[in-house]
Amino acid sequence: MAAAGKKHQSAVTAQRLLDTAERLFGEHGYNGVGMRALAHAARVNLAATTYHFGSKKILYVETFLRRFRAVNLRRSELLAAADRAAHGQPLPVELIVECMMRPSMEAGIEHPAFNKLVARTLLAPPKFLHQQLQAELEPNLKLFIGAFERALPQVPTDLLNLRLALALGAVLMFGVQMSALKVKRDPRREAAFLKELVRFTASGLASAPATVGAELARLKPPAHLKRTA
Amino acid sequence: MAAAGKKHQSAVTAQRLLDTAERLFGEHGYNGVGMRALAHAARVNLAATTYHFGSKKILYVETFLRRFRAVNLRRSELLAAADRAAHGQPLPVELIVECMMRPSMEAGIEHPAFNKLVARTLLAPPKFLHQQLQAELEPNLKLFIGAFERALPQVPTDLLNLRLALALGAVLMFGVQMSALKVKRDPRREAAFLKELVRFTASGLASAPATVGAELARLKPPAHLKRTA
DNA sequence: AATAAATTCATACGTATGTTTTAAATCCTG
DNA sequence: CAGGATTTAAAACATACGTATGAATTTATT
Repeated sequence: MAAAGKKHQSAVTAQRLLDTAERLFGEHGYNGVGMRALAHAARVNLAATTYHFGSKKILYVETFLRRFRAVNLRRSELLAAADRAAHGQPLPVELIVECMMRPSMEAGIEHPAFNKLVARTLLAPPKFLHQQLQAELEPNLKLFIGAFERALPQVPTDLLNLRLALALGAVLMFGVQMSALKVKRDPRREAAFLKELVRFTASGLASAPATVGAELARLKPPAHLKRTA
Repeated sequence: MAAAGKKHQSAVTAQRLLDTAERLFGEHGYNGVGMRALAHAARVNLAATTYHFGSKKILYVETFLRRFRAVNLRRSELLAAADRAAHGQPLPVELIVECMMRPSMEAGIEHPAFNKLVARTLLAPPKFLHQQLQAELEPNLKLFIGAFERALPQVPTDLLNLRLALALGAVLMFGVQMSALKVKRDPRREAAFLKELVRFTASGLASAPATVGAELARLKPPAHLKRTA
């Protein structure tokens, strides 16, 4: 772990496969990419794919989770840090939202293809991913729902769930947009975009409920993450 | 148009194919559905698919456009009607948003599988659809952008474009959510959901800009609809 | 340098794909 | 009823798919 410069050849191959898979799966979807095309794009022998990952499905899962895990971890870290600094006070909504969004944006800057893969995967998750997706998302979702509930006591939980789903849709679209502009990195602009994304989402989340009673039945956030789905 | 009961056999076959394609393409994506599976699910002979549509791509295009055209038409009709009633005054933002959202919601109620197909298609459009998608969306988009510009003169056009993309993401997610709850139709609840979707989106669109200068460069709305893409 | 383990390679298997074809049925319209 | 349009069945087409195999080669360890 010490010297990151030297790597076994096998690690290079596996990483090339992951990077290529991230890009191609993001662009064409799981079924839109064949193992031959993938191996060729990664400049790797076809058999190396099964040697390193065993199957196409596993390669997809590992490609997705590799960064998704890190992003979610960073989310919870940011939220925890903000919580610590607040000394028990409810956090401002925009701050919570920023804890949600910033890791996505950062990941998108560092790895332009990743957000497209996320959008595809969350909007229409392959069935072989359901379980691990659920396991990955649930704890984080709970953290943020809790934070929002404390920050927005006037918004009923059911409505909050709906709004969080809408917010998720906005972030996904934002990620797709980001990966579409292959513009050279410009920290000023990136910060501006993040700010606007946060503003938009926080406004929606914090707006006064439009409906009075319990006309809104339970609508859990991302449908594909429900246990019964 | 008078007696809807009687139909030519050929029309029945083609419609069964379209309905089945809508459901299966929405669930598994273009590459996730084979013609044999599709024909079988539609209880139609395999050769009938090429007889009626010529190719899988054409079937996808026609499946998608069949309702998407109608939805967009309804959007522009609602907006035009609202404009007519406003006597030259800028429309309230929530009203414009409702003109955008209502047709999607109505379509989702009548045809539960459709919105999933829309979400998939708009978030990651197959390349053979780019052209017709662009042609279908551009005029409508212009109408609504114009309406929003009049209603929100304090929001710069670039920012408005970004926010519209985020709003689109929210609607897509909303549509996916809707098709996930296969709950029996309840007009009261449906109206409540629509109201909340409108409230969320309008709040985001109308919020005060978070950035001061021209740090936001041009960011055209849906990336896949740009001419250069 | 020798041995063992890890990795790469070309090739092949069985199956599935979208599409086409042929021929015989069945339907609808004029 | 005649005749064209539509549907069916079955088979074949070339191509692509995910995966497996076993030998060749590289890498690591002694």
